[in-house]
Amino acid sequence: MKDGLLTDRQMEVLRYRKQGLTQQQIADIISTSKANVCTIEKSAMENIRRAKETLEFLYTLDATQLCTVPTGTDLFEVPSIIFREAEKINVKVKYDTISLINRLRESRAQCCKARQVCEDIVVYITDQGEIYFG
Amino acid sequence: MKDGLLTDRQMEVLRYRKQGLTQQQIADIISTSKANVCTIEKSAMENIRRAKETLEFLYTLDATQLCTVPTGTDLFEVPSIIFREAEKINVKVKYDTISLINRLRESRAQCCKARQVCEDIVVYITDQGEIYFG
DNA sequence: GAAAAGTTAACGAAAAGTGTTTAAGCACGG
DNA sequence: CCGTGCTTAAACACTTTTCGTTAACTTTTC
Repeated sequence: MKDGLLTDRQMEVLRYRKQGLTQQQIADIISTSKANVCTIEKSAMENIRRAKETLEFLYTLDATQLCTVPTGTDLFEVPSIIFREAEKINVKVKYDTISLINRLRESRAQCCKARQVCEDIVVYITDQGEIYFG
Repeated sequence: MKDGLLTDRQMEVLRYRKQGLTQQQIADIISTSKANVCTIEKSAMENIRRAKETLEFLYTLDATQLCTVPTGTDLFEVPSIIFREAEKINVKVKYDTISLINRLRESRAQCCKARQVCEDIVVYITDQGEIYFG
């Protein structure tokens, strides 16, 4: 009822990891196998990923859908698409071309193969010009 | 393997809620009781709380909590608060006044209405003077 | 190229989370 | 006082997560 997503075990492993210990060393400390430490660490990372995704969803809740960038679009064309659409609804995008591409790659790495968008990407925008990728 | 924390049901309810529907109206739409809509919405909020807490933990992993900037603080006073607190623990903040305000606005747009902080903001700092807003 | 570090797959038992119902409760405006 | 909107609690069936094992596999490091 109180805690976050991570279990005690998961936090424990992450803390030891941050200190630079190997999985084997941690396994010895908490008396289990290194394979187990690996899976605990992995599921911790998965939980963190899900936490991030959850908050992203929250943002899209008070953002409106701007447009969809279709599969196959050249990565470098994405910003101008976004700028054009934002102009239509009279919102000034908060980012420049480079920042937009970086943001896209950070939040949707799976969608960016080389210079191509390899999955349809829904773009959201807030009144303040904040951009999210759905 | 893909999704965030929220279930389809929870997202559905949150979306309808954002549109301004009452729990009863939503209950009719998705064919269940209003009590159920209430619990679904509640657990959605709980999941969001947990997602936030999880990311806070992540920051605290290599940062320590510095202070809390209370709701209503003037935006332009935030940097001096942070500098003062950082001095207490003998850490030099990596950013100047302007950069700090910009960083705050970038990472916590929802918290900055005009010149006021409209939500308590927890500030974290690393040994290297890196600043995070929780 | 060998040792150490890390990953993966398959499986099981225990724990936690989810959607639902029913039935009761609070607050508030008309 | 009634209706509306919302919350709560207990109980249930059901699904997902978690932690653990063993044993093989890949990557990194010296």
